[in-house]
Amino acid sequence: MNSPSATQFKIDCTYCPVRHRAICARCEGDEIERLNDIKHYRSYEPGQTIAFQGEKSEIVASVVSGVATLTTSLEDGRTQVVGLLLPSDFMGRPGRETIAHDVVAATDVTLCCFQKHPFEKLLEEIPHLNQRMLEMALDELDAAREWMLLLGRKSAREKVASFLLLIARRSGNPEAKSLGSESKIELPLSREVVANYLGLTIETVSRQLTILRKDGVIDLEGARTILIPEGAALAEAAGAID
Amino acid sequence: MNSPSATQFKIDCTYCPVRHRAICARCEGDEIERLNDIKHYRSYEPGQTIAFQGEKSEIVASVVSGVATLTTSLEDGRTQVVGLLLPSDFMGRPGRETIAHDVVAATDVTLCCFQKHPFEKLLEEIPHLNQRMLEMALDELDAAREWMLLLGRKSAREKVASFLLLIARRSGNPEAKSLGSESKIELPLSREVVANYLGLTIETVSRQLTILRKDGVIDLEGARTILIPEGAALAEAAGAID
DNA sequence: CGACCTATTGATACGTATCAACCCGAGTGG
DNA sequence: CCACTCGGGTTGATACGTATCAATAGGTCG
Repeated sequence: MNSPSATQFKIDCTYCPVRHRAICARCEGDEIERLNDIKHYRSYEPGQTIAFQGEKSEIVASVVSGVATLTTSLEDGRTQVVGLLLPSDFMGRPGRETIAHDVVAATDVTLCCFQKHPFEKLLEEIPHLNQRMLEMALDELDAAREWMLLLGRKSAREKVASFLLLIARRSGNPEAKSLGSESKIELPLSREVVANYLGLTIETVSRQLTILRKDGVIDLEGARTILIPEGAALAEAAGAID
Repeated sequence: MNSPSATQFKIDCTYCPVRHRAICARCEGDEIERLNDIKHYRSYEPGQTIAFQGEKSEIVASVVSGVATLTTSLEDGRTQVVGLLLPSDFMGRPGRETIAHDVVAATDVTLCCFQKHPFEKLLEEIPHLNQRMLEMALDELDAAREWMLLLGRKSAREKVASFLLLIARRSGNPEAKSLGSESKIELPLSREVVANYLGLTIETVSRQLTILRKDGVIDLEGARTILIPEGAALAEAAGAID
């Protein structure tokens, strides 16, 4: 059950950083106890594959910390990142046999795992859990569709700017507008992963970052740290709408 | 409650063509009765907007017949179709205030509608309904992510071929492989809508269809009717994988 | 028959991919 | 301690695919 470099441990839900945003958000008292009883933590290193597409899935999990990607590929190697898993995001499909996409850790990742079958049982028994599950699935669906607009219709510049906005919004204090004044973000992904998320090549991502810098929209501090002096300017470059 | 060219009526669920594939698929006896009590049918003409993005949503619905699109746009008019609604598909978001995307009838469309609040109540009370709702949401999520691969990584030729395969799979007898031998499909969408679904222009869609015809992969019978002599050839042109 | 809308076909422009060289920082081993 | 290597990132020159602009064709309705 233990893969080489994955470790297992467990902490009290009370201190969990995603307690009120994850799948368990609506659970209280006894409900959270029952989840607590069947959970276990597990950590992964950058680059490690957490789950393989097509494999039988035995667990579902919440991301506690770190970033992972959902990835699909064509036979010739072309690859598309179809989703990011950030802290509080849920991974796995109750009611499904197999895993739909490769899940790969982009940074150090800690998951709060549940065996699938006990979890499915709780899903049936705890309405709060079921409601939250549906809500999160619909949120993911919205996110996927917003990304379809980006992939199908936005220019490279807009794509890169949109991506930076997404990271800024979700990595700063959750729900801080970040639009106001200066903010600094740390990219959790390599250029390659960013390119695969945006439907671009590494080179194009790199070039667009340079152009955004020359235009004064962002500032670069090494390859992974980005300063946003004026959120509004970035939003404009992203093609606006949200 | 009645918009100019929408009509209302109601039939028995027993004769419903989507009875065993729609949101109600798992409901039996009393459960289907309770759904039946709160449903009403409603029809729309091609081009009619069924719901507007941002509007407050008062109803949710199953598509009984016809095809509708889910659409988003950027301010400058660039448009992306982010989903197709085919018979048995569900539209609307329990638990959400507003509508996420424009819904537009592509053909004559008949919906089986439910007032949102009574439906949400049934969702809480009928586990079969809740399960099916989650299952369908996850199916849609899979479909959206498969489309992200198409939008981000496939060539125009592959996009068009993939689209034809999608229509062939869902319009023939549902779940017929269609890969075997010759089949004939009727496109329910104009070139413009197809283009907006594939992240292409009308012209490119048209050209790729012509090329596929010249390559003998398909045959055209007017603008909307397409013959597929060999499903395998089309699947190959689509970039394979499923 | 003419008007109109949708679709096709053609010529050209432009944006991004591709191929290639180079840069930089981090390990690694002599 | 420094040269070497290696992976990730940037920059440059060019190719290619799709968008754009424009003209033409076909089908439908009054």
